[in-house]
Amino acid sequence: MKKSAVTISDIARHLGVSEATVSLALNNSTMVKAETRERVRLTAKELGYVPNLSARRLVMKKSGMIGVVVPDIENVYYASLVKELSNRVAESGCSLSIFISSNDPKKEERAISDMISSRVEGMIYVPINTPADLSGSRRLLERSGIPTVCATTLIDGMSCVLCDLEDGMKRLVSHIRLGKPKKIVYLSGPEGVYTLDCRQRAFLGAAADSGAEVTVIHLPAVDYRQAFEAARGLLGNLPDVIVCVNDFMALGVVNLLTEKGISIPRDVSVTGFDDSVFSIASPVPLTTVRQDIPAIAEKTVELLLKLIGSDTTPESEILKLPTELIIRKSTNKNIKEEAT
Amino acid sequence: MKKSAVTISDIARHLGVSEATVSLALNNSTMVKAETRERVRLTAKELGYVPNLSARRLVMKKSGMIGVVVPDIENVYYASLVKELSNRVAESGCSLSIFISSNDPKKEERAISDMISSRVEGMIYVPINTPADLSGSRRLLERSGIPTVCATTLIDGMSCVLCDLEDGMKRLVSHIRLGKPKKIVYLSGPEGVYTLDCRQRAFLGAAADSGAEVTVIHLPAVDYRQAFEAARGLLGNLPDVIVCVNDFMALGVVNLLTEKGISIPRDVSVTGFDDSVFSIASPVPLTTVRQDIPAIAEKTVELLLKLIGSDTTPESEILKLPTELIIRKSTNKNIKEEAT
DNA sequence: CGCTAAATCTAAAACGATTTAATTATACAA
DNA sequence: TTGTATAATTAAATCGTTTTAGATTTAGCG
Repeated sequence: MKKSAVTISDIARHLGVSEATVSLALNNSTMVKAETRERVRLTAKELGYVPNLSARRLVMKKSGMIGVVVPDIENVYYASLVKELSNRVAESGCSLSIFISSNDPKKEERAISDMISSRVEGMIYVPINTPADLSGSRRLLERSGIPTVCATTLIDGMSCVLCDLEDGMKRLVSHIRLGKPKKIVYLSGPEGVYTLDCRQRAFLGAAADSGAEVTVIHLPAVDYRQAFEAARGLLGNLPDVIVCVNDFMALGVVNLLTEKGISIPRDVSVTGFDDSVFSIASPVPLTTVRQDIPAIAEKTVELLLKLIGSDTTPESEILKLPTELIIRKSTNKNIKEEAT
Repeated sequence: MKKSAVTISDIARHLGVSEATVSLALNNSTMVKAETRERVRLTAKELGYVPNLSARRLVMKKSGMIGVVVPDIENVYYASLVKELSNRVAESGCSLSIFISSNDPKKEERAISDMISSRVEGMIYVPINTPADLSGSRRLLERSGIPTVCATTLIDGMSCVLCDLEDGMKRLVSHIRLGKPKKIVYLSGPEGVYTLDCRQRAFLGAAADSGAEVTVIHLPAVDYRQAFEAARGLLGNLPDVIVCVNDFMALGVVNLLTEKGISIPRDVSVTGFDDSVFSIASPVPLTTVRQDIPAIAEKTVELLLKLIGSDTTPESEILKLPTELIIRKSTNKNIKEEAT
């Protein structure tokens, strides 16, 4: 913006035509003679004209943008989601405006405000991954009147796209039950996060009548280090299965146990969740539950586009996508063959 | 943008004052009476006013935005960089506009065009990670006249911030040489990518007079699977050291070798590069070279802000940040103690 | 050549904010 | 009361586009 860029009227003056003609020409309107169109395009290129999006958006009253807030871009799960969203949104002819809330409610609200100020045509809301009061964000989203879909989490009163985590967890539990475990440790993050609470509920439900002794451990964060250290605490009194709430944590567990000479799955089974890179990049590939991130992205954008398209505000819609149990080598030494 | 949002003149009408007053009030100007200011703020909140950034940017001729293009958000290295940049930029009072080129030169150019059209005040250019013709992108960047700094890679004629990869590789090699290796395999990605070529040159230079037999392997991509399979190919004729061009590849190598019962570092040393999550989340923690990503981000933003601030176009500046050799357990069984 | 229809082109308004210069209101001193 | 200085407000221009209705040119044809 320093050297005041070339504008449409620069081109007009240069060519001795009106601004309207230039604008029309650049938008390839048949209202202007093909030859003029070409001349305009040429001098536009010559002068290095680049349209000013702010001006265009202002007058057109539409931004061609879709916004997304994600809690943490270093988390491979969200990174993949953003990548897929970016592709899907691009296909629809819009551009994606990405915001990172860093798991901070204040930043999340700020991001939402920015999206609204930018007059995005739709918002994709991926809530914070950490216990927090989200009511501020919700109020902003609702008041804005901008079509919104919440992805990866369920928030009532809002259109949501997510995987059926309960079902995934159930499948996982019925798989590990084949090994007739006497003792199961469930390794999770903090309480009060929907996606975690959800898995835990499903886990407890599915494990209830298994006769196994179940211990739930909550760690302050769902990361490698935490899980690694927690696994150390388990050494004295090893369970048959350690169910981890995501792959990254499971990897921490696997690495600690391996280091201590404990064999997986012979001595203990370990499971992950998400089917992220970590589940294959583990020394013993992880049994896990796949969340189909490309599908989440696709459905999210599809739904959002539908909301944007309809002028009446339709009922909010919940889409629970199927998950898939991925059996690898970290579970059930004795029944591995029949399960595969 | 559907139900035509509340504007400044709505507030003005509602209050019986002029638009100027409202604008001034909202910007907390002392030109308007404190009491009026309060009244304006109140009804603004009441009506749910959200400023229209397009309009503001248009008239102010500044966007308060800094743009960044990165090749691949799923790559933890770039993800961390983006996160850090996002924080630094936020501190400076600007907002960061993130674009993903997906390692596609066309998309990269598209992203750059979008940034220019959005009239970002500065651009952070992280070039594609894959052999490609970048001249289109460069031309766009240069013609734009917008202050730009290239991060993580060196492009001549452009201000750049990156780590001193050569120096890092030299340190790594001199560490490895303590083990007196007879045979070293260097595992890299495709040729024609600056950051890779750079490491390789440095590696070859530093290894030249070591008396070791050096084999360079180029894989089509710098990822886990590729490295995993490549390691399989090495089984018959194991080297003393396998130097990998990044941690993710090193992890692939470690996992394959471990699976095959080969002990690291007893039978073979493996090194990574970057000091990413993978270097600790490896069953045998990786000796690697740390790139200080927060520092890259900080310096990049600092330099960019300086460029934006100065009205004369200053000489382009190259900043090579120091790297650090991180010695973990994957190298040099025999000299580990003295090295640590 | 004159007339109409079709093809091109342009004037002007609009979008929603900021900002400056000018105007009006208020306060205070003489 | 008047005048003046200061405080508070506002009118109007501006940013760079798009778009519509109207103006102008061109073409076709008898």
